Amino acid sequence: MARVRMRDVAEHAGVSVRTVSNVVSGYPHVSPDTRARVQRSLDELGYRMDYLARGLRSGRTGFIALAVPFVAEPYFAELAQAVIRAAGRRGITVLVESTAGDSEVERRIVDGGLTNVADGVLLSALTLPASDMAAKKPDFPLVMLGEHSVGDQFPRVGIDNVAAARTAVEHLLAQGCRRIVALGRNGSENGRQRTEGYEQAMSAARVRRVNWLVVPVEDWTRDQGYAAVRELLDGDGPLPDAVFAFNDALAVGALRALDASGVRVPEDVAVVGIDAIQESAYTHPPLTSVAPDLDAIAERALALLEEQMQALGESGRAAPGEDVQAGAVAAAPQEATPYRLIVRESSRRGPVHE
Amino acid sequence: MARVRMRDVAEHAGVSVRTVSNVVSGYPHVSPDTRARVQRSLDELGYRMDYLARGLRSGRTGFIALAVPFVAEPYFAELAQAVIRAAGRRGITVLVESTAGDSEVERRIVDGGLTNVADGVLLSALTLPASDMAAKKPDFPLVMLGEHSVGDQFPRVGIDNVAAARTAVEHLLAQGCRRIVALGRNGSENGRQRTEGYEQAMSAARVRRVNWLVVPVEDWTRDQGYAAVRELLDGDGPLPDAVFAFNDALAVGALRALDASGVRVPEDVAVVGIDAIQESAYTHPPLTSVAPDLDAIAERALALLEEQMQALGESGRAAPGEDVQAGAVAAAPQEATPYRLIVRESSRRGPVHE
DNA sequence: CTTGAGTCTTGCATCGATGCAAAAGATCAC
DNA sequence: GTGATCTTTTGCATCGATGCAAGACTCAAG
Repeated sequence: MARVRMRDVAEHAGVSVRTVSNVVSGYPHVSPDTRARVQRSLDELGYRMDYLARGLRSGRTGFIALAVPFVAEPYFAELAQAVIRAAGRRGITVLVESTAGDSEVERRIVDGGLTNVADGVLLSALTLPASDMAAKKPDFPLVMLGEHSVGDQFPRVGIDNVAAARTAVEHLLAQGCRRIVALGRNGSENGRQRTEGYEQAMSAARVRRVNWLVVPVEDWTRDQGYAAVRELLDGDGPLPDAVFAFNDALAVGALRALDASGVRVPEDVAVVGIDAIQESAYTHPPLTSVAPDLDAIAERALALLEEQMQALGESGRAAPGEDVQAGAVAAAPQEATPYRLIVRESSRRGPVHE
Repeated sequence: MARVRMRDVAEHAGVSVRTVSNVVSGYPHVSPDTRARVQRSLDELGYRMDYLARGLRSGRTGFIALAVPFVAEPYFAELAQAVIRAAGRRGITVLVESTAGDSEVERRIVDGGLTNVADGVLLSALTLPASDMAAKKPDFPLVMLGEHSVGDQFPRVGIDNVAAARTAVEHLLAQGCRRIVALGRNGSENGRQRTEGYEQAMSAARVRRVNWLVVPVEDWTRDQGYAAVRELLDGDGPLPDAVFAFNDALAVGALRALDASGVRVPEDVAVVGIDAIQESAYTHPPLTSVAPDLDAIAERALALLEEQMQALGESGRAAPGEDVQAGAVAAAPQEATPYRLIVRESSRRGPVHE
């Protein structure tokens, strides 16, 4: 059975195409009688809306695009799941794109590479430099997701990175740890902020500088976490008494390296991560982590996106050729979503010792 | 700057809309001069194709849909990543849908719920009963992904489940294990096949029936694996000497339960999983697992999908009302993709003992 | 100079739905 | 009975691109 169009349904029911459209879209002024007859034809022929055609006419596609660096990274997979779920509740379909963390791809997206297929875009950028974006303003609904900020002209939803990192480190300090390694600084804004949170906490606790240690990595992956900790253990410096990993993947790698070297966790070294991916409850030992509320992120992001789509719908499309004024760009909302610390064995020490 | 249409470009370049279209789509008979002028206008105005409009006219959208039960499950996340990567190479955009393992949702997809937005559909079904699908044949390009089969009228790409399970169990047997628990039978076809592989291997090795044990679960998740093994250990039966988990998530849960109970792996109990998700290299101890070649699956699935799309393009759409004949349905290709066993510590025992 | 065979460019209809506004029909007050 | 008002239904143009086929132009051969 092939494509059934409204026209086919209309003929079958003996009404006009427009009336079928009215029934389908729930227009109120249709007589119960007609509505029933059309509905019957609809069912009988198995009509399915062509969203493309509707999208072309109405300017809305019913899609939003979600662009993340790597779909297979647990954090992004779980974020995607949350977004898909939240979008489903709103009758929106999500199109998932993978940027591979390539700033060129990310730039293309901010420049509108997806606007023709999606009503709005959620972008979880990884590497896009803020400097490049300084004078830009998107001409389509866009919400930055997660923690990477590229300037406040773009609305953004995510946890407060600095505070989250501080929370993690404060927890380690409360467990009596002092020689705390911050694992994960890299070129990203994200890494910068988490480093700052670490420094704030260390500073506030008056930990002597000699005990500070920030270990750089390239990517926030298990293998990088493993390699970095491995190297740390093989070095001749004194052993740290805690590792604060900038995300759980790094922490997982760190745990594996510690385990492989026979270092006990948490007795010798306590470990804390960020993200609280599902995996983190099953590591050896279970990992303490800062859990961003993914559902809240997804909900708020979609709400902001819908606001923008609404606004666009009212104002209509800007006239062609009307350039965006650089300079006085209004600041867009930067929403911080809740997070909480989940304490598990990897950081649970007995009474404080020092 | 708002939407730039071909018309705008045409005016700017002083040519017809059709010529712009010809340039954009690479039609050969365009003079170098004109082509250059149009290209300049294209760049200058920042033209971006409206894929919706093109899709409406040409009948192709450039999208395929990938429907998996849960995006956040590592196996599916990694599969999605592979599909997105493979599709990217072909200039195809992937739309990821989540079925939540709901057979109603899966049925809707097989009935064509996504055909109006996607040129083809890849479905990784979880629960869809084969019986329901017996007389059906899709009227659009569809490839079943992974292991769940619903009848051979649908093309399918995935590993040979029975063989993969047999491989895993044979490995355990080779390590000297005899009392091997099969963890993960549930209602799914998938579970049935892996159970069969287990039984074949046990049978071929002439293991006495008293040592066979198939433990059922509801879902193939970490927590179910944990709970099942926990229960097993709390029971009063003799301890098994190996666990064959039907997927890695279950294995991760099992490892955690064993660890929590102080059971040594692999000395007391060896563990093997299937999927070889990235996480499995970082468990305690690292998990032996059967690794399906995800890239091969993605490649073959897309190839099959493109074949179907090709065929549809040539035959044109079937005439409306032309019903599919039930009964003599031609068998579609069922492709088995390669897999290999990755042996890690969780199953590496010393010399065989018994 | 004409013809034929290309090459290059164009106008028009069309994909399937919805926006708009008018037509047709029903209802009611006077 | 008539006009006013409201409900119900309809036709037509339109979204932005491409299929089709014809028109305009170039060039070589006759």
